[in-house]
Amino acid sequence: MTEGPRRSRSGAATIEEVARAAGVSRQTVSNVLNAPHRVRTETLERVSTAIRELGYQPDQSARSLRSGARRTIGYLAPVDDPLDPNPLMAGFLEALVDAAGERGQRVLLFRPAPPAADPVAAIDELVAARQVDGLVLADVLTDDPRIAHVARLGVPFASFGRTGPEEPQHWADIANDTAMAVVVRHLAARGHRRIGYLGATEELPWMAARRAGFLAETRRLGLSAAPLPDGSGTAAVRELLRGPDRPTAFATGSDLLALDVYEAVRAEGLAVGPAGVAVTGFYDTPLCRHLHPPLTSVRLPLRAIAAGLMARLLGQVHGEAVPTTGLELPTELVVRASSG
Amino acid sequence: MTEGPRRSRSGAATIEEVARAAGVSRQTVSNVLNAPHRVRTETLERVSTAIRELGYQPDQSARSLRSGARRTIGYLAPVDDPLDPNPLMAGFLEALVDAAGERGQRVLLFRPAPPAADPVAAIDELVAARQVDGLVLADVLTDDPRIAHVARLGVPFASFGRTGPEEPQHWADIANDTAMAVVVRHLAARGHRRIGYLGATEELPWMAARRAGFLAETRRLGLSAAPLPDGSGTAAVRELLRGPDRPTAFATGSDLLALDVYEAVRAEGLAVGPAGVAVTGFYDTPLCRHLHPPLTSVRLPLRAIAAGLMARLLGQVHGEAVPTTGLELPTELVVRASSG
DNA sequence: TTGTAAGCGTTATCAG
DNA sequence: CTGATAACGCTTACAA
Repeated sequence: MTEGPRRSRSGAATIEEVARAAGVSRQTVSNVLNAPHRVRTETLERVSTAIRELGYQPDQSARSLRSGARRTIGYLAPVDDPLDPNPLMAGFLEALVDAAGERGQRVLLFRPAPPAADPVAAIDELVAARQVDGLVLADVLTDDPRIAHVARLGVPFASFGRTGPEEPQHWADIANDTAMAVVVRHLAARGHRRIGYLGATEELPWMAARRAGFLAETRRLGLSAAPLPDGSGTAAVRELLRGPDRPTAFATGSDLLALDVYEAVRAEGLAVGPAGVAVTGFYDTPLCRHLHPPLTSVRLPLRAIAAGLMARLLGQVHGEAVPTTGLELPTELVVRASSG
Repeated sequence: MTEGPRRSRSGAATIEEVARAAGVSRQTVSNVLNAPHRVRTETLERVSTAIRELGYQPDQSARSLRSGARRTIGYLAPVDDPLDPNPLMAGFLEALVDAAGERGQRVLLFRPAPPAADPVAAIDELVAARQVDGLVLADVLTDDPRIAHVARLGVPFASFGRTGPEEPQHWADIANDTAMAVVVRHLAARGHRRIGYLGATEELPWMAARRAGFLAETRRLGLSAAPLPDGSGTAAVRELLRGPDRPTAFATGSDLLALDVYEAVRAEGLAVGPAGVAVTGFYDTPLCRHLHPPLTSVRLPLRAIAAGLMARLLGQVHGEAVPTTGLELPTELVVRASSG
């Protein structure tokens, strides 16, 4: 006689107990759950009742061991820079958890263990312990080592942010350049002819794409563009506002950067708004509504992105044919008093 | 002959293969991993080498099934109100994942499925499927139904935020009242004698405690307090600033509320800062550094909270004696130009 | 100290 | 459509 595992607590019902209660065999219960069409209606009802009454749910570990499916996907949390916090992290995670839940998957959160903070090692651990069916990666950079690694490992994955041309195109992303082009058109329609731009750093692909979109669209419309160099802050904006041919509008790569512009505009004795200097942000964080005037911003389709990622990821998991191109989704411009 | 489960991919090594490679039995390999002291040094080394060479890691599902330990804790994500987003959610999660990782646990994220959005049902599902060893709850309210439920279920849990006096005291929290008392003393030391207060809503226990701390400390110091009613915004602050006996400082319950005060102060033609109207926030979000002047704020000890929660949670999981009182942790006042 | 045997709860196969 | 049997990979008692 061996000693069973430490019963966690309240002896949860097993499939055996349900079978006994319903007067059928274990396998019939299993069939009711996994292949209901192979069970007679009458039996199905009887078993279902027993399941409900006993509050039975299959033990996920046993199920995973036997079937190979973990019903869990891993999300590698970006080791984020406190100086450049990703403002959508929380909102995206929620959307991801919901999208996963809709498809019967749970989300296992993991991070590289400090101090090494090696994402590749963290991935290896999770995969070796067979804890997940696949991975979702975010904040993907060009030539991201994480992508190269999971691709080589053959682990199903999907990324928020584009992968390199050599890698599998299992990604979803917003159209950063188009998003900014829409901003420019919005400002142009309000009569602005010279527009400033404040980004963060070209090293982040999404920031680079926004700047490129800004430049391309201003050129296309024959507007005058005044992009500030990477890492510029309030001081640079003020200088631009003091100079000749002052911009009447500013587009920015994030809501926090827009706040810098607000401060600069006021410091120069000007007003933020269509009558003074129009300003736009990015991400549509809660900050936008607390500003005076409220900030026009770009809202991301986080739920659609999460759904797209899950579809691509589970396609791989189930061995279906997966698209060979990424999924690019449009953003939504939320116009508020800062620009319109 | 039955058909094995769908081999996920790259045939990961099993304990059997390691045993063969090292010339020992399965159980010895298991002992090396779970009870190294019972293995001869020489054998231990030989087995360890084989483990390393084969890149072996135990299958977590098999391990869980047999031992009963899931090595995973569930985090119930608050169904947060987009109008009052919890600004620490992202930072807390990171701290929690790190604290869990240090103790060999992973974090499974889950949310009540829309549209019912019933947290109790979500908990039941996770527990019934035996996917976690315990739960971490956050944003706990007085008489929170989630707490009552997990306590009745007997599931190990720990909460960020205090539980009611009738419930197990498995919580960690900051000292909200003391935090605000420190703010008041800071302002008093800078010479302020009449101080305004802007909170969000008394219905959130942490907000109520902050307000109470503000009121108690101003009274204790013999200062004049001007607390605004729940839900007040910029308009109410402006009115206060226009009235007789204008406050020279404002304490607030969050950084976003502090932003409302900034706007009001400026709208009245005054300046934010020690010379004009001093302002303080709460949470020390990235926003603080982007404001002009930078915002004095209260920083939360998120890592200590996460560590405390994990300690209490795993204590229960392992059947150890657990403290009968909650864990209250101090905050840190980060003084910036908005007040000093 | 090491090996033998059993079984965790589930699902897949296959015979009735 | 249902039921017996085996196996997933691992850990735990117990015997050698």
